[in-house]
Amino acid sequence: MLKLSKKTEYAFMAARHLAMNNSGHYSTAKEIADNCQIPYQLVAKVLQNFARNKIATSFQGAKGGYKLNRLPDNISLIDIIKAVEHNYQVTECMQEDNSKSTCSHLDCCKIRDPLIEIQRKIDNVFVQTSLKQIL
Amino acid sequence: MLKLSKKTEYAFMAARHLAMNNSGHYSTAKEIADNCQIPYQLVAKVLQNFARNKIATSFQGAKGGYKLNRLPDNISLIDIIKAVEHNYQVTECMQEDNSKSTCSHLDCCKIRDPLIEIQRKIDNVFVQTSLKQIL
DNA sequence: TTATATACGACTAATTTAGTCTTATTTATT
DNA sequence: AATAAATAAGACTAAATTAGTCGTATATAA
Repeated sequence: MLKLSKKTEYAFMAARHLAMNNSGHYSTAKEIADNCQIPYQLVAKVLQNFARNKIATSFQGAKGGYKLNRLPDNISLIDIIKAVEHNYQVTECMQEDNSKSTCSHLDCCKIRDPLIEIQRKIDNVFVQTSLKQIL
Repeated sequence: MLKLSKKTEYAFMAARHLAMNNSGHYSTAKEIADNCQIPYQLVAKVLQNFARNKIATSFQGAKGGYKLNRLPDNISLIDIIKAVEHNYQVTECMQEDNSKSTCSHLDCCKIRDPLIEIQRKIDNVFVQTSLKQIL
């Protein structure tokens, strides 16, 4: 419990690789998969998420690949997490739009408010850590 | 991802109930299950974990139940989490004894050290929040 | 003796996460 | 024009974790 997903771990690793290799060629999914010893298909998806979320720019075709859009200093871990996860919340009912929460005791729950505070603090840990800090 | 388990949510709720009802009778698993609308068997186990971990004292038999051992001010959320979870780590390799980690790239992992720091910060969130604060 | 409670392990079901497969599209190179 | 190397993306399967149930033993007040 309270575990980061492999997807997020791979995203951190991939972002790190992009940051360390941002001169000359574009880094490819294959290159990162080999270098970090993680499954190719999963890195590929992570990188696609980076591109969709403007963390990186993708170049298709031969000699293609990815490059970061910002300096590592200006990318926080929360950006990376949000790019690859749509559910990074401490409880189900923390969703921004909690109308669709299926929690059966939302109405009688006494611990939701304090947990929102916990959530905020945990968010902050990732907001306040930049990619540069994990190089 | 990064979600608290139901077990932990139930543990927070149960601890809260014990704290709010610590005069006169001992709170029972049934009472808490009914009051918080959570499955009896699960609260029962949570309470057993509290007893084993000296957070509460149990009284067996009719008119039995549980009472907290310390004031809510002196019980931190990390105590509650540790009582019910043996795996509350951000990554598999964060285990105190990481010799039994099965992570295949422990030796080439570049993000472990920064993640240890993240782990420490998240731990702190729970260390620094007392049961009193969620009443 | 009975009713009410905790203690606890084994088991099953449900959900989530991780990983794979397949196909389409883009583009540099030959 | 053909080929090879790359991204794009959805569907699917497998594995692992989490949630919940069942059964049985033990303790104790009435």
